[in-house]
Amino acid sequence: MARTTGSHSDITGPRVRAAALTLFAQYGFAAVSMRQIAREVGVQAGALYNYTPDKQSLLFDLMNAHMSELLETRADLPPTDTPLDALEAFTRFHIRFHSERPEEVFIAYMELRNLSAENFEKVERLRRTYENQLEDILRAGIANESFKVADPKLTTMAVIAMLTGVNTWFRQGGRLSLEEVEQIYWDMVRQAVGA
Amino acid sequence: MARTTGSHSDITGPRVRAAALTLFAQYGFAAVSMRQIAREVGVQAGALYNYTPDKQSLLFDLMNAHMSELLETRADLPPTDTPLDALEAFTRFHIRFHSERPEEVFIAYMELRNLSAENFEKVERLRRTYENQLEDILRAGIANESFKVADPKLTTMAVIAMLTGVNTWFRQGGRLSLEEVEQIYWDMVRQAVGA
DNA sequence: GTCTATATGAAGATAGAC
DNA sequence: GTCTATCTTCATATAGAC
Repeated sequence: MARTTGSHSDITGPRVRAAALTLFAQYGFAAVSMRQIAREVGVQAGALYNYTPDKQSLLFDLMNAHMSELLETRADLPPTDTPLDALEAFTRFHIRFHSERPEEVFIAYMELRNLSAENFEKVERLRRTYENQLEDILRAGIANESFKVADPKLTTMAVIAMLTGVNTWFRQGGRLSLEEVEQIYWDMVRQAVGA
Repeated sequence: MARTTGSHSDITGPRVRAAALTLFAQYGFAAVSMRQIAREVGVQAGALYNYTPDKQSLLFDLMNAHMSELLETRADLPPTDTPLDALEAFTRFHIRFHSERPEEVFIAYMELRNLSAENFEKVERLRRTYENQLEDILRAGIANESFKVADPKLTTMAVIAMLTGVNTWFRQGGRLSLEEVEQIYWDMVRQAVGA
């Protein structure tokens, strides 16, 4: 994979981000050096600075892209008729989207403290936007009396923690298919909100 | 806080661990240097090596002590009569124990990948022991038909993720007391297992 | 038990040649 | 756009004096 010299900006940029993604997820941002990323890409460390002003921006770009894609992908889902349908769609979407991107999800959660203050703010804003979408669904279901929820903010956090937790143990080709996991979690969420 | 010289092994050892705990929780194991820990304790970096053979052992000791205390504290709880009582006791214990130790909990989850292979195995064994206690409760409730649970292993992971998630947002003196949070989570867990 | 000093290596980032 | 070389700082860990 090592290259000698030449012009590869179209391809090298994405490869730098891909290498950083995998290495950050495996060893953690602080434990990964620019030299390690460069080795994975097949360039010298200095060359990385053609694609990122510094290591911090590399981390932020990964997290920002992930959160933005989360919001965009969800915005493209078909609309639903009832709060119950909306909650089911949210549950299944969350599990599916996150299970397809284990490295991004891991980094987005584990490396928050390694963001600069201003980058942290930006990522947090996106995360809160996503959480508010679930909270709105819960409030709609409370309003039309299809859910029995004592505190929608708290239930929002509980449901998201529960669903994101799937990533810590789910493996493709394991005992249960993703379809089965989705169904069982949806049953639990539905019962938890008293629907 | 800086000291010149003298004999302080009784007090310095715990202070080294306390400093490491706080710093690891705040900045992450890989981002914290032995010099930083020493500065916090008020000694020179070399002196730390009277209390730990290396940085890795410092991390392992913190995580191992935390997991051991989790199991010991739970073992001291009074016995329960029914699976429903046992599940309620587990839920309330988990929230309470973890909310009292936010730094230890954060490290125990975030720094697993920075453990050596053999230290990781030891910590993982303790964690699985704890998870199995919840799984046993769920199986007992399924057996006597007080719970409706499709898959006890999966529900174990879901409940633990949900409960541990409290630590990401709960703050003493916030909108809800810990008592209220406990009660609302217990309602959700009870409903989620169909009891 | 703690200090100072140091061995040894690696980190992030930049400069200038090609 | 990538290379080699380097600046500057910092890391873990150890040695030996007190």
